[in-house]
Amino acid sequence: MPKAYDPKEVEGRIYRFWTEGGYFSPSTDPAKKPFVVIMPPPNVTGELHLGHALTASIQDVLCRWHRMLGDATLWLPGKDHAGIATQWVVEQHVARQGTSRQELGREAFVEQVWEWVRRYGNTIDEQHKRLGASCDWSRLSFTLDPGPSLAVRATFVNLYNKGLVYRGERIINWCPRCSTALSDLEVEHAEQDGSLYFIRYPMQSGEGHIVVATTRPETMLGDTGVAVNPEDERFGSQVGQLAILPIVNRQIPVVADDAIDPQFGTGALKVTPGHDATDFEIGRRHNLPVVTVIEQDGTMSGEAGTYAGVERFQCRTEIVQRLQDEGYMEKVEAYRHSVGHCQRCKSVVEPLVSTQWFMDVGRYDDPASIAGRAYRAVSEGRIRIVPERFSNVYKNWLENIRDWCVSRQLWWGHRIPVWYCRSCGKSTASVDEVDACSHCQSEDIWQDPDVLDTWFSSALWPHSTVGWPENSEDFSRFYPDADFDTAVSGHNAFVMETGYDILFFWVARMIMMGLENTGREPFHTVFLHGLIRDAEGVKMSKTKGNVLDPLQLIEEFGTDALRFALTTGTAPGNDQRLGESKLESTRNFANKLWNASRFVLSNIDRADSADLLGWRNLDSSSGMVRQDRWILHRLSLLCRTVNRYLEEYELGEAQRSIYEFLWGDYCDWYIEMAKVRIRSGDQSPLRVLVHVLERTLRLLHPFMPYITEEIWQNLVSRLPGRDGLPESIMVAPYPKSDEAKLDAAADDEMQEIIQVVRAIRNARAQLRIAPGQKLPATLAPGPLAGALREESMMMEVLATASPLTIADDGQDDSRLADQAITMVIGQIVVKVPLAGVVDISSERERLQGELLETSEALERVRKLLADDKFSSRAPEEVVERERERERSMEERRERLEQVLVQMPS
RNA sequence: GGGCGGUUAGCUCAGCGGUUAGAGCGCCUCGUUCACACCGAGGAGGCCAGAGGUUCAAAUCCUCUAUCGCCCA
Repeated sequence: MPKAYDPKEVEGRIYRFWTEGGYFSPSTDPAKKPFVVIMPPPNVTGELHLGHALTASIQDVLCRWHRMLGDATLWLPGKDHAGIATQWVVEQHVARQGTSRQELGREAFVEQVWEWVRRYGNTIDEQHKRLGASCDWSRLSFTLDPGPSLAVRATFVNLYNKGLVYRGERIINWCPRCSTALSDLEVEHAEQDGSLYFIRYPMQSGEGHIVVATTRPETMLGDTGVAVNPEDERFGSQVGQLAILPIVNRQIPVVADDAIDPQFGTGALKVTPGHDATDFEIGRRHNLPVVTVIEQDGTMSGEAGTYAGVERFQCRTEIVQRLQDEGYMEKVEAYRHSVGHCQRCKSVVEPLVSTQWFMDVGRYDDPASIAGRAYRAVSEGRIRIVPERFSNVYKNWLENIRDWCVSRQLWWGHRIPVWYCRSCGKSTASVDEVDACSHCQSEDIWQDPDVLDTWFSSALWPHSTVGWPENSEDFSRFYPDADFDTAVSGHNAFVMETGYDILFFWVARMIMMGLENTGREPFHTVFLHGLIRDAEGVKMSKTKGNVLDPLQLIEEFGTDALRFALTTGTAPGNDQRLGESKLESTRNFANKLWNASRFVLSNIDRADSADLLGWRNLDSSSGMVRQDRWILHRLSLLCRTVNRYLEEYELGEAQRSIYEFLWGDYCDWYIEMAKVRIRSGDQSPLRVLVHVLERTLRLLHPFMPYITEEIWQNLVSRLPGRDGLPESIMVAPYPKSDEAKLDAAADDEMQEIIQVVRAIRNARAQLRIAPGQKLPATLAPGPLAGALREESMMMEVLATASPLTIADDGQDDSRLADQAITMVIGQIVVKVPLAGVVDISSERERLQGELLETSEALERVRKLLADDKFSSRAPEEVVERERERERSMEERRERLEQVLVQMPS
């Protein structure tokens, strides 16, 4: 094995080994419990960014862990067709070839998009493979595949037949650049500096005027009313009268409506039902006509009179000028307000009245509605969101949800399966292609030209990818079945993992549609992670140029280091920063593991195989030495801790525990202690070294899959007793805590002994003793005499203390008092004699300081224990711990006093 | 306007009822045969934003304040 871990040499080879072994496909054993993660489908135009890398790393950890637990684990990968984004990319592509979507026509253009998808659409899959993702590529799905497409049509037709999708004229969000309708979710609001214009509308009676305030003066051309709050006394007499719209000279009524905020502007609102969602509602209530003055391309319409054809923002400038010239503009104030932008192209969204398809999701408090069922799934705990605080965010969104605009004026996507009849005017919805009207059998029909929102198909993903609407084998196995009860079976078999920024787009809609189509929740745990920011805490974006490319990071640090860096030291749902220094530290950790393993392997190579027998199941009953019992105790605790953290989705804490065990307990102490024994000819630590390493590799495997597999293969191939060992670590059992190996006494003793070694090292450093120079040390051992004698050889070497004398109990060597540095560790007194170097008065001062500190701490504990309220109300366990603390501090104080008494004054 | 979150060592973050608050990075001292300088040994560094409250016990729970950030309208 090379001296440093070289990920490049390992990763490709290991991934091929896994794929060839078929380990990524779920077990077909019906006795095994399912564990299912459906990957939220990334965009087919996409390339892997750190967000994907994080998602995949977390999902892979969960899946590898469950696979090792023996569950039938399915991690299903896929992609969505990303209607707007993909169409836009290909439109630009054909533009460069000097043509256009319109020129090519629908069929030819869609073929071009397919061509593009065939060529570039699998980029992200290949990139996921670099991450070590153990998803089942044999089930790779695409939203436009036949299965998911059928699911889309079946869902639409079902909803149509129930009357839950409907076509209607509503005000919608329109993106003039993408020239399509958008759902509320696809509009991003951003604060912008603008102006608030105060415009006088003269009263028709000739008596005075009413002043309205607006941020969008150009829409006045489409005004059909003015609204005021009925309670607002300022306008009392004007309600019911007519005002004259300047420029247009249209007569418009002044109406009273509760929705008007008297505090905003002048309290009078110009009503433009054609270009504002609130105004549309007001207009409806008061039967105001809808006048559309802005076209779908963002220019003014014929209704705008002389402004027809003028671009909307240019028109604003011209209107403002004219109102000023003609004396209608009372004043203009600077005003900061929120403006909607298209999520994809960032154009300012135009509210427009348009005929679109909508999904009636109902209300959150109607248990029979789509939104209501989704609401209750979470509020009643059948679906648990981790971290819990996002439950409120989820519920709050559903409480305010409005019908979902699902039609898009695009060519790329699932075409709406509705045909209109020119003969009878009725429409037909059908899963299969239709060639005649279902009402009058006329063949003079045409299909709706629009496609469905991409998220419509994503919402079906957890059931459409496993075969719904067919009752397939996968559907019955990998989708919760009708009698799956979270109260009995828990929440951890069907998990949705994604970023919190996608809670509404994906998760909420998947829950809504899963319940609608199958009657069951599509998953029971929603595990949300946070955003990755750059080292300065700024959100990464291509335009800012602060993106870190995961593939480049893999090149530089290795996949395992990247994965570990992404998921360690973070709490669920929290944003995190990623910089080079974190990657360096995780790469160093991988290297540490590599080298510890090299040490173990080189010792195996030198050993007799007889010394290794029994490494898999160590028998702790047969007089194992303290060091071995200690590391096995620590390992058992670690197994317990790691499993518990994983169950709680605390991946970062799980990793930190492994890191600390491996680097601290195993490398810093156990290996160093084992070296002393091995050098003295004792081969007994070998099987323990191997046993602990092998289990630690398995514990770590879900997080660092490549390096653990590489080392594991190297390790087990050299060991005897391999019968029944799996071919790959990824299908080896995940280690469980071995309760029989817990040994608190060994742990306590070793902790004290380690403290003694540290104390001696510390004394040497303080006194600037050259590292190689051996110093004698004397221990007055107290009750630990036996343990200290047994470990004295190890302590001598690790503390470079020689000779290390352990005094008989009660025979402290007071003669050394005036030339030694003295330390008290628990009940052990350590003396390092150093004639001429030790300043006795500062020694005394230091020890007196320690005595004072101990006395004070002791007083505090005694006071606490003397408090009846404490002993009666605190749990027995806590009281006992305090008693124990009291005892140990008393002993320490006693030792310190003795030492001080012996010191010459 | 409504909601959520952050404020802990120089920096980035864990910890989220049990009294003695941790890690990584950085910093200081020392160290090159014996797994690893992508390393080892030792060390410095924190009234856990502020103020009240609940509790035997608060960084941790509650209230308010300040400040930064996010989501929804």
